[in-house]
Amino acid sequence: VPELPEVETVRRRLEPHLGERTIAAARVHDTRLVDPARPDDVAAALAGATVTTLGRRGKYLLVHLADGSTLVVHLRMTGNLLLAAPATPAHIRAELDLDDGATVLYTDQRRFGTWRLVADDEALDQFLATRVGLEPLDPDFTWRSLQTAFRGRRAPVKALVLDQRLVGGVGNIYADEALHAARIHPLTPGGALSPAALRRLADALRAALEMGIEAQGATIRDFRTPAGGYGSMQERFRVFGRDGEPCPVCGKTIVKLRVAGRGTYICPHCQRLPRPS
DNA sequence: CGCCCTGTTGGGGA
DNA sequence: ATCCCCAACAGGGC
Repeated sequence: VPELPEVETVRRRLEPHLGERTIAAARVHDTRLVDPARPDDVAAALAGATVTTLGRRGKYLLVHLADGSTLVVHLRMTGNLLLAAPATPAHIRAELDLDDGATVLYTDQRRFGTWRLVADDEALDQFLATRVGLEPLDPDFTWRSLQTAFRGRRAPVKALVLDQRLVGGVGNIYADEALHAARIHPLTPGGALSPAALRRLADALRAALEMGIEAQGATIRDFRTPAGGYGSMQERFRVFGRDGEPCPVCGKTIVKLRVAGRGTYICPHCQRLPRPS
């Protein structure tokens, strides 16, 4: 459930239920979720705490508490936060009982997700400053801020876009989609991008993420509807997962590469690697 | 049935 | 600065 649009969707879904509520009891079933050395601390600290608002930075979900502390949640690859319903989901790793009788479930098949409690705003800022860079949806996210972030870097632009310390919230899918829309080959050294290319990339990243939020973060997990058809998101991906299919822009066959250790889909016609100079 | 590969992420070590 | 591997599990191909 990761990438910025998915986290933002979880935030918006939960805010009406969790915002302004008091947590009556918290249960952490999987100690790996929190600091393994002190697994009971987070549950104890959450019990009786009142939530003010839910925020987000990059892929981190921020559960702000009335005492000034914040529960920093990262869903990694398969984490999710759900309201308890008659149908009990699998892989429940933690539960929050709210004062209105509702229960919020944290599920995570692969158990990569993390809950971390930070004491105050200063600790939160410090935590985020070393992990999350530019917010692609902020008004001040422009080609110039990308240029500053990428200056002098020789790593492939896709690796830079995926580096959360440079740009927060972009994952493998939206990186491929944005690079295709911007007509940039993922192996292009980040520092070699022209101002025009950087502008296309900044616009494409923002557009791809906004589209994902609009689609309510439906990702490959939700591709198949119960009827076996395709979900809305699959039709919106233009290159991701589509090797062997024609590029929707030019018709040439989409190919799969490996960049930054990840499966990478490109149109070899629309996305050319500039001649090294 | 088993084995191997892949994967929506981030952190640590080389 | 960059690259590789790993965490734990499910699903697909063979």
